Amino acid sequence: MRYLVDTGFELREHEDLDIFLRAAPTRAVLELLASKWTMLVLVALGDGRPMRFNELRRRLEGVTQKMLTQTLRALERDGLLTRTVYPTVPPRVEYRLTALGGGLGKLLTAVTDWSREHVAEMRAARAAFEERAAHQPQGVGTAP
Amino acid sequence: MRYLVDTGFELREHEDLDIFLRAAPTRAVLELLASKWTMLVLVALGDGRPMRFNELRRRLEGVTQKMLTQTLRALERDGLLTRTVYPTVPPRVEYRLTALGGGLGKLLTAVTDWSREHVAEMRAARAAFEERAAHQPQGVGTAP
DNA sequence: CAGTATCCTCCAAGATACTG
DNA sequence: CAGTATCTTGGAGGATACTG
Repeated sequence: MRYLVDTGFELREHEDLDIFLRAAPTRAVLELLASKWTMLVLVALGDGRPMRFNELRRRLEGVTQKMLTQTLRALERDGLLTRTVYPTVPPRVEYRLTALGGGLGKLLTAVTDWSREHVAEMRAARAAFEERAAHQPQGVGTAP
Repeated sequence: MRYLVDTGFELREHEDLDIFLRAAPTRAVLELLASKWTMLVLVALGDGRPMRFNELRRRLEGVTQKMLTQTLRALERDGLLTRTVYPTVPPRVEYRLTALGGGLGKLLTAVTDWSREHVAEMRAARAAFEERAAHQPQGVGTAP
């Protein structure tokens, strides 16, 4: 099976934690977040309540089984959530953030909250930008 | 010219701000962040100091001219940063976060700070996961 | 210096079918 | 219910060359 974000960390000892460097292990986090569904999963589980597979599936409108599974496995692998299988019939599987995942979840929830609060401003900015682009096709404003 | 993340917002009035819905305009923010270089640009400019094009280029190790340009244009379009051209020879162009971009930058800086602080834990978790996978190829832990 | 303009590659993500 | 297994594809991202 393959996982998302396979930047298998290679540095050790005095490794560079500058996020701007190509090989920085911290870029693994950025790549994880670059995956389309990761943020939504972390935010969905952010309140600490465990969720079942199909419960998550219904919550994240548009996610496919495959992508949800891949995303969950990637997060499990990195220790951000746990997967618990209850051997009942039918099977029941619960996903729950770890303490580690909870910390990141809080930060990402702040980001999604920010989105809700500022999406109108962004849309206005976009409209203004397209307006300008339409009127000055060469398109660059100059400074005084 | 084409831009990253062209989810041209279509809803209006009572639009749904639930980030989990497919058409939620807030997903535009998530898609913006899903772009490989967006976070790094916002964090690099996060302290409020303007930066020139090649200065950013050097800072973000591995970014190509094309991707940096695209990323900056996308952020400018959404009102997160401003682009100022000083008509000198050679040309000088400065990028600076707007108040809007500054707010998002703060949140993303918190995320990159978190990465630096917890990357070791994530690596340990990953090693443990692979170890387990190697020993139990069928691979599922069951609950008590 | 700060970009455009092309061409090309690769893989994240989707669609679909099957299963313990 | 909660997955796995394949096949396919759009487009993000990279490489390279050229320019005001």
